[in-house]
Amino acid sequence: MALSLFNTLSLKVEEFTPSDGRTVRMYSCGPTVYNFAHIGNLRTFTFNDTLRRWLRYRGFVLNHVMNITDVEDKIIRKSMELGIPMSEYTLKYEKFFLEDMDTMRMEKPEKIVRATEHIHEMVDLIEKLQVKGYTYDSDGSVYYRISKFEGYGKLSHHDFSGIQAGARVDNDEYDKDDARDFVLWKARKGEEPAWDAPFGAGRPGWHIECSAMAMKYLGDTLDIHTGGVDLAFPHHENEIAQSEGASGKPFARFWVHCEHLHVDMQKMSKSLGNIFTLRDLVELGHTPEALRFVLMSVPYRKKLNFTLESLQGAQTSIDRLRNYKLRIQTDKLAEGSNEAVTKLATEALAKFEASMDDDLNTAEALAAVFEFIRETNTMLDQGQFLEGNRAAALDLLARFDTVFDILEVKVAAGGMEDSAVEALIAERTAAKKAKQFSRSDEIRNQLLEAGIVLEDTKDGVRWKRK
RNA sequence: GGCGCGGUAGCCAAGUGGUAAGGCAGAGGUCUGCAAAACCUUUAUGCACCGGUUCGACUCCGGUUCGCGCCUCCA
Repeated sequence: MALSLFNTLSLKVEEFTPSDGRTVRMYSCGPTVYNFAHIGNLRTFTFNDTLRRWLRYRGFVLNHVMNITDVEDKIIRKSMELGIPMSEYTLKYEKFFLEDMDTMRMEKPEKIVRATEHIHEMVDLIEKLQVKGYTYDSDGSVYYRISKFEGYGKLSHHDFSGIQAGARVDNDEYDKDDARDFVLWKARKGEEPAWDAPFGAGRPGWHIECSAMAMKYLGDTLDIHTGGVDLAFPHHENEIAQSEGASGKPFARFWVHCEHLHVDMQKMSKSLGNIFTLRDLVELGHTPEALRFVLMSVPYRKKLNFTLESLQGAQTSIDRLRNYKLRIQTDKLAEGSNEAVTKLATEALAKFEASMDDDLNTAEALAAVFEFIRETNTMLDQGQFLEGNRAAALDLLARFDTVFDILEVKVAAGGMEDSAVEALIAERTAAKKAKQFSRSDEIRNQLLEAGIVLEDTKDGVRWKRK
């Protein structure tokens, strides 16, 4: 089966190919930079990363754009409270976010774009909508009249036909003609940051930024638009209304939404005190890879129930994968090649790829790899895994890792050099041979403190970094 | 209230109209001077509950129940 994705528009798993057959034009709703990202945010961005990597695995070229929302109510309030420029506040959290992406081994989208650097494009888009009659003004703000847009609700599958147009609703300080109408341009209030526009000084509404930037960099029709499930309505619905209202063309062919993460069966919330950031988990002694593994091991359309126990388990799983790779690389093997192993590798790879193609079923893909590992470990024990089989096993692991990216250990700065490690191991081996076990244990402990773990195997000593 | 999703072993979870993947934990074992390492084996007569359809259902249909999501800002 070819690569397929669940499309929120059709509520079906559909086969995916970019419209030009080669380059995937993809847009992802990025973070609002007013705080550290929590693991729920990171799940969605990890999903983007998985999708990116699989699309590339399948030979497509990526043109992926992600926005940074750096102007928004909370940001304005906080930066004004602190008495600092808005950009000083947002740049700080943008930096933290990009660091977290890096730590989580997420690939950077081809373009990361800031809302505040595209005000012009947003104003242009609003003017286009004005000309086409999709807007109305109210007290210096500009609103989108959804009753003008046929098909409003087609993404979130809500029926808005019962909504009474013209029933004037007061919402906050803004006057809207219809409860569902949303603001395109907010009139300036007090001292808050504002930009000049033909319709008066103010700032853009949240929804217009994504439409403007996505269309600027990717054209009128995107191949894929992603985001968290909660964004489907109203954010993405509004993006459709804006973009399709202006261009008259479909805005995105595929809408792909990542489900939420829960902690211990509950929604993350301040009152429950169960909001974790990457930094929180690292402080508790967990690794970023373990979080990456947990986030990736549950298919993106399923709610993910996060527990610290599963995070611990993820680390053990990663260690097992790494140990296996080390074993394949270092075990002494007899000459020849066993057909049975070749067959297992071929089957495992086929199952891995078919699972990923099937709407990114990462759980099943992972199972294929673990199954192969268990079977071939047994064959290694029995001497049936031969020299000529190394390449196929390593190839499977390499392919797996182009998507999962957890096998490589990042050596901490200031760590012990390989040569120093080797020298100590040689000394320990000599001590062992002389039955000076206290000395050999001493060296083992010394290395352990430096983050080096030794394993005595029948083929000699094997070591790895923790 | 409207629309929608889900309840599979201690935990995280995949899956199919034909008799339950995988990972972690637990138990047993192999190797080892020892081992905190590594590896192997094992672990649900049953897939929320009650009916129905069927030769056969965890898988389809109906009902019940529990949990969750969107409908307002939210990944």
